[in-house]
Amino acid sequence: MRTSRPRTKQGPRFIHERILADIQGKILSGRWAAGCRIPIEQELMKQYQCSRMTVSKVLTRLAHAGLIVRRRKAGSFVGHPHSQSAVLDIPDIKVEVAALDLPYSYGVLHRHKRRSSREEREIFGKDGAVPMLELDCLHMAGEQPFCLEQRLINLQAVPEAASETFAELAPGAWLRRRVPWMLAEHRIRAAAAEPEAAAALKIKPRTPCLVIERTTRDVASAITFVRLIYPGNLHELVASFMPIAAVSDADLRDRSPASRARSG
Amino acid sequence: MRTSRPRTKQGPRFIHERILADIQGKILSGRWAAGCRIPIEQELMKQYQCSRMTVSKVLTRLAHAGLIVRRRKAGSFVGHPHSQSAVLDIPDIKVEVAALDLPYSYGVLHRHKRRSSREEREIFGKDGAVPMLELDCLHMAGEQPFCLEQRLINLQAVPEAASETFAELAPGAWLRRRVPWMLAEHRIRAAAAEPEAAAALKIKPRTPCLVIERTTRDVASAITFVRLIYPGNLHELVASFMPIAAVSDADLRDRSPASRARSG
DNA sequence: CAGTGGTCTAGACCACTTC
DNA sequence: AAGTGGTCTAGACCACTGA
Repeated sequence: MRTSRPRTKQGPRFIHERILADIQGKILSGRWAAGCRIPIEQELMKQYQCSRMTVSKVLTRLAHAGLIVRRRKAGSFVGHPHSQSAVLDIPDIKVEVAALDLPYSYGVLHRHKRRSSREEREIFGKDGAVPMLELDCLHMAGEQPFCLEQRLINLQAVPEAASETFAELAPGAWLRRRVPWMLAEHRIRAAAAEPEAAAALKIKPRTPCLVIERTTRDVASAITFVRLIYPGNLHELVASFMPIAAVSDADLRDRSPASRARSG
Repeated sequence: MRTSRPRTKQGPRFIHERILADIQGKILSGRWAAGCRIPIEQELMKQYQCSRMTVSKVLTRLAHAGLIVRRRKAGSFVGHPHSQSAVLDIPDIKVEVAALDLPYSYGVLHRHKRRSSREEREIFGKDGAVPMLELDCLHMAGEQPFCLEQRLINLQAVPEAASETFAELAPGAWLRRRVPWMLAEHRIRAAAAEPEAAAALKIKPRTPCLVIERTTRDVASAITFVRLIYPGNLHELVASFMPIAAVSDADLRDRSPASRARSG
């Protein structure tokens, strides 16, 4: 489905693709059960008539993906599936709304400069107070409020934000442009809408909402904290778990633009 | 050259680790901006005094992780950060409760064999009806209901489930043992507790709940569908976004079972 | 058409860990 | 002590694709 492969599904073109597909298939299908020992490199070399390097790269990769565990002198073994882990896609809100085929608009409700409070200092990991920009934004899908964004930006880390109105670009996109490749930690929960949030979102107080809190860090310090509040009936997150297919060689080769065919 | 390594230095022990750390650091810190061209393999070979294979493996890995894009004849370039994506960890419920330091218990509320309904056939992707096992389970954290599990198991795919009481092992863990490495799709949303669910969870109806729905597939067909309902105040999901550090070599080395000597 | 990456080889030595 | 994986080399040829 997600392998937009050339129509004539020709098999793996490279040895390492064939080895990867074979082993992966045997594990995923259950033919090789968890804990089962898999052939050693020498055997695979013979089986596929290739050099050790080729086999080794495949096995290393499978180990990175967690499908197998390699132990010196003992051999390589099929891994035991750990806790469910999934790759979660958190697109830009504008993109989310666009995916629903609704006109997107956005506005800043509140904009306020202040110093960090004590609890915020915990998030931002500083000893002293730091200058912060506090923003409340409302993202609209047509006439309907879609998401309330409550954001704090560390002005020490991103001083340019102080003079930015965020009239054109929402803070999330603006920041991603400035500070690419940030590390983020997400917390996702359900909560009842507080009165002010409910008023902004035009829903009844105590309506269930999906709340996503994200702390975004640079290598050095926290850059921004954001709380996204979605009315429960309007939004759901979709995540898919793909043990290794997500990074199968063939897919990687055609990872051009069109790989974002996700449904909302 | 690399044989006599001073043990005083904690840093990367291998060339490829050093190259990976260097490039990754330059990208993540923003010193190399998105779209920026990075040195070609020949330059990196000279810079690190190593063979092309070593450089190539690192760059291939960075490309797999999405940090760089490689183009023949043009070179390798720092990738543009895509939409926020995160690795979501959905542990076994027993583990979740244990993490809260609460005594875990669990019981089957309801167990019923029947054929799939029309809507379910959509999920399970069959033309005809298939035999299903319907289960309702309640997971407890101490005296408090922690999660309500509503599950359907495709008995055509897992016939053994028909005679299983799930008295000892919860269906999730039981299935993971039988059918390892399943592919899963998650949907996460906030919803008000329905009256029956609220009664089972001993919460007021309409209380906000975090609902996780998961369809788990084999290569061939859907194996199980589960809806996990957590009272909103009791649970949150944590996800972290790590461009590549998640699979840094150093981490991977420690992942063996015996390496429990680490200071957590 | 030439620069660059993509794949592969046939070795080598080392490190770890189970036997 | 020996089996196994971990890393690395110095080449090679091919396949793209951008200039």
